[in-house]
Amino acid sequence: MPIRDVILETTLQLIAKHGISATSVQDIAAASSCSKANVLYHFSHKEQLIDQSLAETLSATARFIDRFENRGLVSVDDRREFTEGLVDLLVEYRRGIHIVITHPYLGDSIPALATARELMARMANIVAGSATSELDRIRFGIAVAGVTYALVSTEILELATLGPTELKAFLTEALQDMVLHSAGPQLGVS
Amino acid sequence: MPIRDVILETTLQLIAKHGISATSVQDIAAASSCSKANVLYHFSHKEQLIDQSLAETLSATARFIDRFENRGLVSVDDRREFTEGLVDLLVEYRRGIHIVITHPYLGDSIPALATARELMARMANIVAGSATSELDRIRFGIAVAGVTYALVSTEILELATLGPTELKAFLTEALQDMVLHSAGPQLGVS
DNA sequence: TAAGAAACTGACCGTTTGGTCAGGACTGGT
DNA sequence: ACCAGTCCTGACCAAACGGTCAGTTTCTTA
Repeated sequence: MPIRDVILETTLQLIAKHGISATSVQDIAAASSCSKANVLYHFSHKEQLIDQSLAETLSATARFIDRFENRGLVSVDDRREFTEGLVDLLVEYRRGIHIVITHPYLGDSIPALATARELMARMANIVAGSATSELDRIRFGIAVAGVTYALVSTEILELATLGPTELKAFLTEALQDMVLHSAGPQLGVS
Repeated sequence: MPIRDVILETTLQLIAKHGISATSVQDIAAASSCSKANVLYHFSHKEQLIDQSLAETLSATARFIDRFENRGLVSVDDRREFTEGLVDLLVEYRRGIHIVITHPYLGDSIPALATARELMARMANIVAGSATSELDRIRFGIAVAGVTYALVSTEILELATLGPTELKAFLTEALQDMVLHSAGPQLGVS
C-alpha cells in the first residue's frame, strides 16, 4: 500500500476517534510510520489532507442528493427509494459521515466541511420541501436526522450490537414506518 | 451583571458558535471586555470554565434521566411523559445540548464532556432497555436521536422557521406518533 | 552506470496556545 | 490613615502547532 494511501487511511482513523482539532499532523505521521515533513510533502497542507480523506464520502453523498433534488418525495415509492438509498449511504460511509457530522464548525478553515454543510442544507431542503404538511415535515426531519445520528451515536458510545446487514434491514424498516404512512397528498395530516 | 457571569455567558455563546477548540481564552476575554489573565483568575483553567458553562445543562439532563432510570417505558403513559419531558428539556437547554452533542471528543480533557458522554449512554440504555422488540428499540432510538439532532441541526443550518412554542408542540406530537403506537407489550412488533 | 526525478528526513521558524506571576488599583473595615 | 483582601492587568513563559527548507536517499530510465 503506497504511503500516500496509508496516510489517508490513518488520517480518517485518527480524526474519527479524536476529532480534527485534536489530531496533529505529527500524530498522523507517527501513526503512519513516517516523518511529519513527508506527510506535508504528499499533502501540502493539513486542510488538503482532511479534504482528500473525506472526498469519497462527500462525492457519494453529493451523488445521492443529486438523485433526489428537484424531485418530490411525496409518493410512497419515491420515499421508499429515498430511505433505502439513505440507509445504504449511511452504513457504507458511516465513518466519513460520522466525521462530517461531528464537525459542524471548522467550515471556514476546511473546504470539505463547508461542502458538507452545503450538502446537509440541500438534504434538509429536499426533506422539508417534499413534506405534505408541517407535521410531516417535522416527522420526516426527525426520521432522517434520527437514523443518521443514531448510527453515529451507537458508534461513539460503542453500543453497536447488530451486524451491518441486520442493522441496515432494521433501520430501513423503522425509517419507512416513520416516513411512509404519512406520505401522499391524500394522506396529508392537517 | 458580575464579570464572572458575563464570562460564563460569553463562553457559552462563543463555543456554541465556533466550537470549543476554536475558542481561545483570549477570544473569551476580548468578548467579555476584560483581560485573559482575569478570565484565568476567575476560572483557573479553561477546562473549568467550560465545565461551569455547561453545569446547568448537565444537571438538568441528569435530573431528567434520574426520573426515568430504573423504570420501564413500556406503557403509553410512561412514554408520553418521557417524550414530553425530553422535548421540554431539549428546547429549554438547546444551546448547552447543542454544545455537548457537537463535542463527542475532548471527553478526556474536559470532565463536563465525559459526564455528558455518560449521560448519553444512560439515556441510550433507558431507551434501548424499555423497548418491546428489536424494531421498537431501533424506532425509539431513531426518534429520540432524531428529535435531539433535528433541533440542533436546524440551529446549525439556520433553518429555524417556527417559534419555540409551536416547535415544542410539533416536536412532541411527531415524537409521540413515532414512539407510542408501538408501545405496550400487547402491541409489541415481532 | 550515470543522471534526473521523486520520495523522504531532521533541523528549524513564526505563531498561537493555556497558564504564571509580580504588582497595581479599588474596596470595606478599623 | 492604614491595612487586608479582592479584583484585575501587562509582561512573560514553555509547549505545541502548521509549515518551510536544504540536503540525502531511493527509484526510474536511458
